[in-house]
Amino acid sequence: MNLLELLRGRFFKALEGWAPDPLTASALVKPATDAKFGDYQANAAMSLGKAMGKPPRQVAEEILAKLKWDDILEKPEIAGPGFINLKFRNEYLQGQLTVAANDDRIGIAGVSRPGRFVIDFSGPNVAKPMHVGHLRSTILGESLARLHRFLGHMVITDNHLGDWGTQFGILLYGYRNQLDAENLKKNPVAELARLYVEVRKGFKSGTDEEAEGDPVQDACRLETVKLHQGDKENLALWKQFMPFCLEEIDAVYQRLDVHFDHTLGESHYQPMLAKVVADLLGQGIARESQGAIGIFLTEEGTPALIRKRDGAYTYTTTDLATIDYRIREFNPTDILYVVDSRQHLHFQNLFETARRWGRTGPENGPRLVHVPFGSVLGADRKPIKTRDGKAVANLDQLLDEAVRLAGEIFDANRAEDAEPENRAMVAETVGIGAVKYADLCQNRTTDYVFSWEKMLAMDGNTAAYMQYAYARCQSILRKAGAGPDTLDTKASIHLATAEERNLAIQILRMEEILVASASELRPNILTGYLWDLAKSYSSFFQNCPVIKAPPTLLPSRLLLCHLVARCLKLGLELLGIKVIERM
RNA sequence: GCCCGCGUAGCUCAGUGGAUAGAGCAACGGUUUUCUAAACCGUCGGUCGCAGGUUCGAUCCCUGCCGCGGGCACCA
Repeated sequence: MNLLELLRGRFFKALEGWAPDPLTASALVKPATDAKFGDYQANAAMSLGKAMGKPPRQVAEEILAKLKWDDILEKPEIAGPGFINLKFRNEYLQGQLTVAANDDRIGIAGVSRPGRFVIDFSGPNVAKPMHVGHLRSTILGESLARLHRFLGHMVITDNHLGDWGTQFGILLYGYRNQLDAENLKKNPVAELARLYVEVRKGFKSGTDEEAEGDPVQDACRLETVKLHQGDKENLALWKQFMPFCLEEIDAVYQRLDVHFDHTLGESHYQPMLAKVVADLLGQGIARESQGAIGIFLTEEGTPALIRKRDGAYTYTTTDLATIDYRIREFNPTDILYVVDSRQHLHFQNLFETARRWGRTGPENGPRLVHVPFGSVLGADRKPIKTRDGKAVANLDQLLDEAVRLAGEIFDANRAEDAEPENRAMVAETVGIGAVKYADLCQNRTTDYVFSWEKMLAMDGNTAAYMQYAYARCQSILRKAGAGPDTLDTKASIHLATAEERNLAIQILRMEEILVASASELRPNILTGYLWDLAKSYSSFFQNCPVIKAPPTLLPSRLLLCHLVARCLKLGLELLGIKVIERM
């Protein structure tokens, strides 16, 4: 049940026919800014009063005269300059909770008009160790995919691997000059990772000028060019290396519970690039300049190059071919790119070029959306760059550390009926959850200060808090003998205390939250909700005995625990975070 | 130089054209014979960078300024 939409619908009907722009005015129904004002509030009377030349409070009276409220709301109150405060009747909430308890989607409807979303995320460079910088795209993308799917959209996830770039030249160079053949046989994944790091160590560091004329870098570039030109040996090595590279990143995805429908890397589009360039040249969208071919979107601005002087194509070319391919293959309504905000200009250029190319427009093709996110900052608050190849916290080490800490906390805190044999599982779930949540709970667009301390904190607004609340729900249900078959989901719910009523509202707000979180592409809206829900539950837990509740309240409270557990589990699942029955 | 983003409590960060700007951490104090104390309750803490403007109402929208970060032709 979407309470917000329900109220907006009611207000729209009340305003229709006499107020200007009833749609905008009804959208001014919002969650109450303070619980003492009720559950929701309508702020339309002030602006309507101005527009209609009447005192706002009088307008509020007129709205209320036309508003149908008595079946769902307490009598609405007009407050202050003309706020209309709205509070649901307990009978209504109780009825909706019963509906939710007997629905396998907790009463959450899907969207009425499903879209087809291609979501492009993660996109690591293979042959290059994954580090914390890859975390945000991976975690955000997975969460957005899960959210959209749950709401009924068709979702196609695609991992646009960097499997054809200069980093492969580095591997090829390393293979030829610094190979430990023995190690390659025994542990190919580790040997390739070692080669990459070793070769990078030999690079001249510092500014671009200083790195200019670096013989090692030049040699690596040459290997890349040979690969792109179809050099047999390099191509054979590429084919030999790829499975090992994929094995390494797949292990990380498995651990993070991240999944893709497609993994179409840059190499997949190689055969299409020449035609893209020819096409853009032919249509006069691109032109030759200083030996390269570029797209000049503005008179004075720098062009987006689609072919370099040496004949190599760029990522703009690949991305254009990818758009073309995705439209033909998937016919999406939307393509989302979950990519670092530093690439914003690239996407602006890309989308504008796609438009001129006729692939998208107001009347045709998908909506192309860059979903930007802030940089990973080091302790010095400077972005951790992937280009300089400096040691950045390795992803696996990071996850191991999180899991280790979660294990320690398990040892220090575990409840009497926790199961020691589950220690590893609990630590893994809590540790990985902590890392994911630390990322998801922040506004996507802000920079992310990398801090072990913050990531591994188990206090406050963290996954562990939600997992803990869930485990407490399950513990109560277990002790009450209320299993899947024995819980009375038809029991009538009583909202006897403020804590219970608060829980009821929280549970029923979930649909509104999921819709907002998906449409704004912001999982932190969902984390904020889960935090509120879990806090409400902790408060309930503290103040409302369940098992020792009077017989009239016991079935109701059990059902509330059950519903909270389901909301927490679903919400965390949509963030890609797992729950545990005992911790 | 041009473009993009950011500036909110000691720290890390939410937040919205609406009522008294919130949370976590830190600090301080309280709560356990009772369903998991990884918890709960409370106290302390603010010229929402500065100055104008639009508005019935601005931390939010607009303009200027200051500060910080990022991007801007052959890396992706």
